[in-house]
Amino acid sequence: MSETSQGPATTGFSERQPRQRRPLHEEAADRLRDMIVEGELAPGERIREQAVCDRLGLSRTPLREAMKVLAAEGLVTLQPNRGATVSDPSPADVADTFKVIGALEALAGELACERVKENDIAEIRVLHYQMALHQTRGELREYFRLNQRIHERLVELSGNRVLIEAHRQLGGRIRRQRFVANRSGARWEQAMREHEQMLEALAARDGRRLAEVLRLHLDNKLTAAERFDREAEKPLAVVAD
Amino acid sequence: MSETSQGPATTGFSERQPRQRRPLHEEAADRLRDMIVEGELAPGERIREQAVCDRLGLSRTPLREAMKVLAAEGLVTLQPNRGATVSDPSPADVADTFKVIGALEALAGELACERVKENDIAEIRVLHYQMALHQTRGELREYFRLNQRIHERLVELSGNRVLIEAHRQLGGRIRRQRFVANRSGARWEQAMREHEQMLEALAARDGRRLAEVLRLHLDNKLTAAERFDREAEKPLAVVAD
DNA sequence: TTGTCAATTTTTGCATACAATTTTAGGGAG
DNA sequence: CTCCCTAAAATTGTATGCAAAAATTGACAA
Repeated sequence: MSETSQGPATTGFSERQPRQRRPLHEEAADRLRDMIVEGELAPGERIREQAVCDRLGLSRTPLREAMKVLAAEGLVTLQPNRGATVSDPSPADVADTFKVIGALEALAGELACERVKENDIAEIRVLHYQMALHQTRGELREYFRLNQRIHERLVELSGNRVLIEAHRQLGGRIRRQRFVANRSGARWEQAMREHEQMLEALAARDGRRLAEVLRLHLDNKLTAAERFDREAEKPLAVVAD
Repeated sequence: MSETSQGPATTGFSERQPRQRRPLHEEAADRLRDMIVEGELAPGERIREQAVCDRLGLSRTPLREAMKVLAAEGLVTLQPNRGATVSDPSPADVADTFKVIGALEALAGELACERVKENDIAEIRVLHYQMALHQTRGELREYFRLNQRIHERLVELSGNRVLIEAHRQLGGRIRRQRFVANRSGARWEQAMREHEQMLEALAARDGRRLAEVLRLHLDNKLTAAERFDREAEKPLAVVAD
């Protein structure tokens, strides 16, 4: 299950109301997001409306509405009269996205340092050591999950809803690339060291330093992802979660 | 006319194809964007589907698709079974948005400094002096237009498509607030000085400094917008462009 | 007056039908 | 065999109809 299902019209602005039965187009958007992120729909793959409708058990009207949302999020690409495909960002697109995420996380780090309470830091610390454990055991999947959790949590600590939403959206576009970024053992260890520095800076409430570490961390992650892409032209089929 | 009309599925990722007749839902999205940004549809105002359909001369299906896009962009807020309203960001939302835009422009400044050519700088310089002229004449509207052009152009100079798109989207959400930010004469003059520093830093290719100036510039703009909001509880009706 | 509740009206959500466009298949002509 | 053209099939774009939910109205009681 994806953590992206957070109700209707998730804009980053405040909006909260009870909500009873979820509209089909929201349901469809969530399902499709999962299918794309988990690789069930491969990058570049054509999405035929009727086929997906049959699969999800709904009609084209709500599905098309969902597709527009996904297109706005950058997960699918629409070509008028020629259907939709799962977005397959070029290396340049991926690089651009990493850069922007880096800037967003840097800002998040600065803001977080102004607001974190001790128990927030403790929480991150727990996640960090769990992640370290998985790293020493070579458990890539679990490591990745916690890695992502830490970054998400840090961004959440910024308290900036617009930032949180923008970060979540961009992150979804390159989930696959972030996953493969830590495939090499060397990069993996480097990433752990960077995460330690993040934790230190956060504990010291050194916003400037945390921002710098995060930006560097993301730049390195991009470099690693690029190297992986270059070396292995035959990527993995389903990397999921 | 809005500068947001740049074809189908504007995701920030590369995508370019001829395109002949534009779908109605795209047309509708553009028209609605304009209506919202120009204040024809006021913040908080309810949007009734049938009414808008009559106005634009189309049926509800494409309109609803357009509304989903606008919701993803943060311009409208959807409430299941209860219709859509023009987003009316809280002061906190506006502040958050300014912060994120500041971080994006800071990144743009850094990247731009690595790529600008002399004629790019010359172009910005021209815009700058045109803007200065309007400032001395007290022509707020023309000043605002050029001010925005300069910021947009700078972001474009980053060459980062994801960044450009994210910036464009967030900018659209708080166009009104950015407009009112320069209402006070004092702030106006301060903004001009900051713009001069931007130009200097860009000409010197000093990315660090440009980033710093931009972040500060946006922070000050936010402060000015907040002050304006606090002092004038009776805002202007249509601020448009 | 104020509050409550049910009937009516309005509005949204979804499915279906049809039109427009693109893709595919097939059949010559060179 | 390849190219080009045409007709059929598939796919997308839009309108319309109906069901479900919410908003409105108004009568009635406190």
